[in-house]
Amino acid sequence: MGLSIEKMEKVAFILKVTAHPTRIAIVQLLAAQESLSVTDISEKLNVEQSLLSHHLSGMKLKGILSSTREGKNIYYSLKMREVIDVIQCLAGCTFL
Amino acid sequence: MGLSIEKMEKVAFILKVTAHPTRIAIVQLLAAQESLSVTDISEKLNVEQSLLSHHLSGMKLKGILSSTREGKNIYYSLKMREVIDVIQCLAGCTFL
DNA sequence: CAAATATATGAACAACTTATCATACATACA
DNA sequence: TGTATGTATGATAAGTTGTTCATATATTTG
Repeated sequence: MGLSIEKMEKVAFILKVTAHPTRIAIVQLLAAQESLSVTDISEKLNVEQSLLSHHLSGMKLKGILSSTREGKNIYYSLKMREVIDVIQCLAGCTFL
Repeated sequence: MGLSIEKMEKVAFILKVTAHPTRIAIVQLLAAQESLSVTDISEKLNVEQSLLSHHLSGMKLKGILSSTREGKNIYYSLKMREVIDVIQCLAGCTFL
């Protein structure tokens, strides 16, 4: 059974949005942690604040993540949990 | 269990290489058909020859597809079959 | 060999992505 | 209120991608 054009576009969208080592790492972290602040993520991934912020807000804009402020910190969490499946799916691949 | 940086880069690579409606459609076709000529694919997907050729050779270069000539035709087939899994995985997602 | 068919290739270009830097905004706290 | 901390934003530069067009190459057939 094949996908409709519309579905293929959505699949492409999700793949594209996720297709970056840093973003994959972010998804991985948030798959395990429910929610993390920008600083948390920045430290764990060793990614510069500004660059990370760009990634995070991009992912939020595209519906992958959500965020809530708590005092000085902003906590991000996974909104579109399906992306975990994609990554786990690939993570299990033997050829990697 | 998380992925190593190396693995995340490989996952990103596969996602990136696949993240395009036309390329997803190509994978879908070749998941069902074992091998198809450029003209076959071009007709089924309604994509211009030259553009399709660019996609196909790119995918071949990156190890997703392989090709063999038979007379005038060149038949492409899926080399890295794991990408099917990724797409099926997403195809099954309810939110699409 | 010439013409037709199937496919590839390269140049050119717009659009998008990633990364960096400087700076702005928001909140907490002395 | 001022300063420190956490985060976002905007400009910019460099690189990549998707597309089109024109042309080249390979194969078959007359």
